[in-house]
Amino acid sequence: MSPKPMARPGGRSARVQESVHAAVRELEAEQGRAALSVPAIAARAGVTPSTIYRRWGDLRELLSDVAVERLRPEEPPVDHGSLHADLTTWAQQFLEEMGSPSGRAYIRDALLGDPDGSNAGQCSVYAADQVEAILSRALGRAEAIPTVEVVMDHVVAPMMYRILFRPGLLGADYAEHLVHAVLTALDSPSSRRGPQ
Amino acid sequence: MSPKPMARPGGRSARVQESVHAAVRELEAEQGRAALSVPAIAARAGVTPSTIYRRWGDLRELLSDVAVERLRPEEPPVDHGSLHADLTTWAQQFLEEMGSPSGRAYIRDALLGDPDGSNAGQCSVYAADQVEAILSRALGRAEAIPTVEVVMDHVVAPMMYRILFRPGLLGADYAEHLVHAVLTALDSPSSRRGPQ
DNA sequence: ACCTTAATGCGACATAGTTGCGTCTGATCC
DNA sequence: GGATCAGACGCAACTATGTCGCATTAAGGT
Repeated sequence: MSPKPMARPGGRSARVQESVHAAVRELEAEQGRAALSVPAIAARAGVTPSTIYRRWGDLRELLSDVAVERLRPEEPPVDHGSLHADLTTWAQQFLEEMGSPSGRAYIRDALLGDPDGSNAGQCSVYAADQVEAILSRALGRAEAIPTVEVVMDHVVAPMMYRILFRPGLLGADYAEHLVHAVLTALDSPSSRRGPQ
Repeated sequence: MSPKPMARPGGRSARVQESVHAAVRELEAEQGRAALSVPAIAARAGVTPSTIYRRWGDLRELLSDVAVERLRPEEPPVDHGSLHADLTTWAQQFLEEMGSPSGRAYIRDALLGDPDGSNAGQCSVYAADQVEAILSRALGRAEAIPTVEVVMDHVVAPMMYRILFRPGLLGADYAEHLVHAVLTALDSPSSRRGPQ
């Protein structure tokens, strides 16, 4: 549900949606976040404000849609030949992208205009899919792997927590530290109990 | 900074602040969240809207203030005689309060209307203080303890991540599972490296 | 090609947010 | 205790944003 469900997926509706999304991106790039208002976006997109209000309901929900679209990873995680290297690289990149000022803004937008939580859930699914890809590749190499849930709990969640609640504590080696701890703990019994 | 910095802490300013906060709480309790608008709050508080706009700037920042005030724990964590019991009980209570619909709403409010991140940071400080109290008490009993950062990373952060991004995955035993994993891992070498 | 239905545009209206200015109150200094 | 100063508040006019009914247009199915 990154775009709103479109009962009429083709033609004008699709053009309007793309035009509005483009207007949001352009306006933000040119005049910054403060200039983002529904009337301004509508004018830029060549659309009446009421169209936006009807389709998205709210500036926040529109921004949430655009944010989720931007947070979608374009490529599968890079293969570095080992689980440790793959996870570390991916986590570092994740932390860098999400922890940047614009990344934080997108995450906040995604959380913000999201009455039912589906957009935020989509972000989590994106991360879980990437992790899943890394893990299954490692499994193909006959490496010992943790569950997806363990990685979400002990790598993704701590990074996101600091991004949202403690932005001052984002060190460059934090991602590496978390990944190392999770993989080292693979030998201890408690981490093999699986999720939940 | 739970209330805005008040250049004039006494008398009328304090009365206005308390009156506005009370109006927010009452209106939300009586008519629900949708009824919360600045004019409505101002009318209920016996204040003109412009006062609220000048002091808080925005409905979101006002709600963020009220939310942080509500998220502050009233009492120190209960003493159950052991680190495991103390942490488990506290985490379960934390998850229950924060994961409830109203708790999620407060967290979202606190994150939302928070330009500089200080309100969200305050929430994290509240949790860290509670954990700190539990740990230092356990230290007094000569128990082996993890660092505050380890608990924040592997207990608090995963719970908060699910609350915000995956509200469907909140099981009753999730808090217990996380606490158990952290305390069991105390014997493994990787968890004694400390934070960062 | 026609028909049905949903999406859009338009404009009037309601609500929310902004600003300048005068008044009042709390704090500080004598 | 009284005078002075600065900041907070109320008021009111104004602007911007959000809502709604109705006519029009276009997409999908027959």
